[in-house]
Amino acid sequence: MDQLSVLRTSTLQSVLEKELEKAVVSGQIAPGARVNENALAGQFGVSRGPVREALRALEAAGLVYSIPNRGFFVRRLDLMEAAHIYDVRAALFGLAGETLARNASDAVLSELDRHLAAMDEAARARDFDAYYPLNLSFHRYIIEATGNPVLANHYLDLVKQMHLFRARSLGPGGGLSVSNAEHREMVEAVARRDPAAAREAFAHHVIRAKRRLLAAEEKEKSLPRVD
Amino acid sequence: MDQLSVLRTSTLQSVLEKELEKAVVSGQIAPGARVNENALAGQFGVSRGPVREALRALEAAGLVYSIPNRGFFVRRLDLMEAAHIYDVRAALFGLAGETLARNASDAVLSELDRHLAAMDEAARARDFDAYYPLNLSFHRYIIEATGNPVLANHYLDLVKQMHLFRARSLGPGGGLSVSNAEHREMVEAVARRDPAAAREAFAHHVIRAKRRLLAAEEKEKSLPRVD
DNA sequence: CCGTATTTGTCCGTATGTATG
DNA sequence: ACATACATACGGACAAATACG
Repeated sequence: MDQLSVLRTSTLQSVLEKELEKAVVSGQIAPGARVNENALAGQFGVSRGPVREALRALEAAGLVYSIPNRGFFVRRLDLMEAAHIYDVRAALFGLAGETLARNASDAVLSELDRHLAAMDEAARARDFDAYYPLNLSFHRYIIEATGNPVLANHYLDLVKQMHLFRARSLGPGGGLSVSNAEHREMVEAVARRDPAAAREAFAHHVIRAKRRLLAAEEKEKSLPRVD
Repeated sequence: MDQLSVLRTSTLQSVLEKELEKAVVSGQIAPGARVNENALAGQFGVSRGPVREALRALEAAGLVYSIPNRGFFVRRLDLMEAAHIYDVRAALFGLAGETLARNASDAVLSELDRHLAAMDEAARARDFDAYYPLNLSFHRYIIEATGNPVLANHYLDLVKQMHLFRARSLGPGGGLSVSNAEHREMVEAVARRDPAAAREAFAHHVIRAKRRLLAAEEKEKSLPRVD
């Protein structure tokens, strides 16, 4: 079952890669779990060749790793790796802010304002379910509006990898309105055409997320473990 | 010929991946060239399976790309892509400087000084052949001394990709002593434990390289083409 | 525009290595 | 420690798509 409904639109490998990436990032295949080539090939109704190629691509993307003669495993991040990813993400996001401050068009600026207003409304209504996707789309729009695909690819790779950390995407901590205040600061620096301030605001936004993660973990450690 | 001398130390795929990466980065297989799976398999004395897996890994690393039913091609960078890579490299290298300024040990600091002294000597002697590898090892040491493997991997990926631009690594422009003056500024900021200044100095070092590239290209364009 | 040669995409069989009782 | 079961690594073959004459 779950046969590939897509026929001949592209290679099996590319379809499998997208499908497996979804399964890994969504946690459908848990971090640390072993990936069985035969089982996957059977599920998708294909042979092991395309499956292996797709897994090699995911390996290079840092989502799975392989041990010779043992197979593929979903990567699992420990706290230190997660912190390292946050630091790199902050640097890249800072570059995004700097870039936008230098050469964002007026159309981009007003689009940023639109996102900001929508999130403000959700924040006032304390509607987390509405805020979360808006927040995602805001960040994604920023990265793509830079016009630097190298930056976008590396950044989005890191976001995918963050899903491999056990503590799932702890949303905007400190409350929705606090988070959106940071967003406003970011957009204003871009509108002022101040690259240095924009870089600082954008990078700091990510660093704050890292600090919340570290703080939460520290708290976790001081509590008695139940699992 | 050129059979794989390594037997059973690891998988064929990983050996092929390293070997093909060398061939691509060194320009042995020219940017834009098509890669023939059968030919490669024959050259290395293996079957096409491991070759295809290795190529998928290199595809994810951005060194080759594939067109369905047409095969793999070595990626070729145009000027804009090269500029984008430089911008991201600058941001990452800036993070490296910031990180070192925060937590480099005394051992790391003195190792940086050693590199600096060696390059100073080569610069005074105007010995470019000696300076070049020292410069490479200086940059590599910096990236690894940060202790952030995520940063190191992304940075090194970008360095590899730069080899796919037609104008091969134009070394330190503006003369060896100018280049090393920038290095000194970088190391001093780290020694002062000044993260902001270090980030600035490190990032600027890369941005200057980008500007030299753009200037050289602009000059190129105004000249009559001969090829 | 059609036929042929070449190359890719996929599948399957076998050997080798690893885990487990 | 040994044997068995299982999964991976690799090679080889067939079909489909592309390139070329």
